[in-house]
Amino acid sequence: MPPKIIVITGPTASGKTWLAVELARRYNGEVVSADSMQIYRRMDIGTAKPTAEEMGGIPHHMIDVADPEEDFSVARYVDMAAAAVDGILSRGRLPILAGGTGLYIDSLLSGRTFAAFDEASPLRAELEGRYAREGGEALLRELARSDPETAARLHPNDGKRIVRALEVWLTTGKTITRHNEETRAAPPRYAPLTLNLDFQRREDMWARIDRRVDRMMEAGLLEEVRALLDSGVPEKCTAMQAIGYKEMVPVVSGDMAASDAAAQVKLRSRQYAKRQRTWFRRNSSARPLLWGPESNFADVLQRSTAYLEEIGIS
RNA sequence: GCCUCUGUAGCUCAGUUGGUAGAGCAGAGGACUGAAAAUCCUCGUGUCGUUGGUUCGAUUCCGACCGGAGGCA
Repeated sequence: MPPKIIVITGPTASGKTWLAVELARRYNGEVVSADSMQIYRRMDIGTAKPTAEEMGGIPHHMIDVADPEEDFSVARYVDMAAAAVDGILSRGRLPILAGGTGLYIDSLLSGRTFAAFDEASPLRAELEGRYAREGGEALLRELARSDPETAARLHPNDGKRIVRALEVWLTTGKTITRHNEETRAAPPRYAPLTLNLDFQRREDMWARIDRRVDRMMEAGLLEEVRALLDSGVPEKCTAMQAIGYKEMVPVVSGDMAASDAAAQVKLRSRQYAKRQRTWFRRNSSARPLLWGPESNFADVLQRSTAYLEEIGIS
């Protein structure tokens, strides 16, 4: 039986950080972040990284573990986060995984492994170049020779996944279909008790997102982005594609008004929240915890603990 | 007051040589196995400002009226 851990999912601005800390207090837990952007140091305001005060003395893991100019990945996340979770378990404490990056969460829980990837190899750049020149149809035809299943599944416009499928085949001699089958057969690494925070009414979520972005702007998001760029973080690296960061780049260069950029950040955050909900909704074993219009913290906390105790958290 | 332009999907606009209309954005739904806050797919009926007229038929032509923009006084 894999070890039990608590998992908190939910769209952006739904209170995951808060709930994780509250539950950690009650159940002798430590928090493991599952957020693809809080990974990066020096990106605090725009990623809504928990402050020391918000952490309330509870140990947090997987925050500030990479520099913005580094390229991070799911595979790295899983390696590091699994080590963090296992460390917590070995100390006899309860791991609480909280975050909004569905791929990271699912990958960690399932014990998924990832096909080899050689960073030094020029293969990916080559394939990307070919995708740009020859188009998706051509690469899909090529992929179909070794892996007809994946070729049939992918849309010609889905360049990222076409390139990756070919990359896996060419570097490992194994199709990505085969690889996925194998990793799906692996036993789950952990047994999650999942709470999915969400909102009864979409408008309440939007209002919270808007308010959060306003606070980020007041807190100096623009200066944070300027500092990153000044320190040499390239405009087009993984970290700078974070919402709140890429939108501020034209403001730093003087090509856009800060208020227009802030409006963009709100919009992109809403769209992101929608994608997150789509991901988390399909997890039928998660217990939904809906915020009403009143944002009743005591009530949500009470419902969380009641559920966890009902299904037998030890 | 007069003249010109303009009023079409939540927004910006296209269009119909008269047979009740379509793009982008927004929005909704979905996917997701080493960039995932990324990437990709699917979804478009709205008194065509109001009201008269012409017409077999008007959102399209004509008139009046009501908004908006500009010009002349």
